[in-house]
Amino acid sequence: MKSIAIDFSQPSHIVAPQLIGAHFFVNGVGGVIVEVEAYDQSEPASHTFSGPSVRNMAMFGAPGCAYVYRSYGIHWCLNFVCAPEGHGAGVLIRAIQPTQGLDVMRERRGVDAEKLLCSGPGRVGQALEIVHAFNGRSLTQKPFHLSPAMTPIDVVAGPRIGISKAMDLPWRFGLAGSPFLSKPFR
DNA sequence: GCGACGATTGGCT
DNA sequence: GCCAATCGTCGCC
Repeated sequence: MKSIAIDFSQPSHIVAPQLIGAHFFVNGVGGVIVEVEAYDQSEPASHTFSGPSVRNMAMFGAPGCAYVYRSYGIHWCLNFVCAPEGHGAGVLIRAIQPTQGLDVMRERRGVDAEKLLCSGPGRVGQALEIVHAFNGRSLTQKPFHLSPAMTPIDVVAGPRIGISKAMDLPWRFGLAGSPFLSKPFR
């Protein structure tokens, strides 16, 4: 059984589909990544479109690190930095199928249903207790644990969600038929 | 210094 | 389906 490490120095839309089916944990809590979105400095939906800033600095840093940002003043969202350093690209983790630490997640989320624990970027942040202190940290070190999918995965692609620009790019990727997606693909 | 807005969610109509 | 909540960041005055 061989495991091929994910090469985060590739463009985000190349890395993104490879993350579907990977196992991801924060302090031992997490599961299977079932939905992601790619962002790149070259397109206006990306936080990095207007160049480096205090907020998006981590996305211009080393590939394979975390980019954590506050969304709508409420939610913490997690991205994996991609492409060569300085490129300003990343992959947003939008949904996870929970496998480890279900009870901890239920407590953090305040809901019981498995489908509501990690289906959506803000929910992932709350369930895995993503905090701003994780910004810029390497995914190969604590508290993270990432292991690539070891079997072929049926990945579907479509337009990204919740954006008003670059709607033409099919840079949302998901595990086909998964009930843990934040929204179904059509 | 200040105001507009967002890679969202959950509750109400 | 619609809309308020909520606040850090950015752009502009």
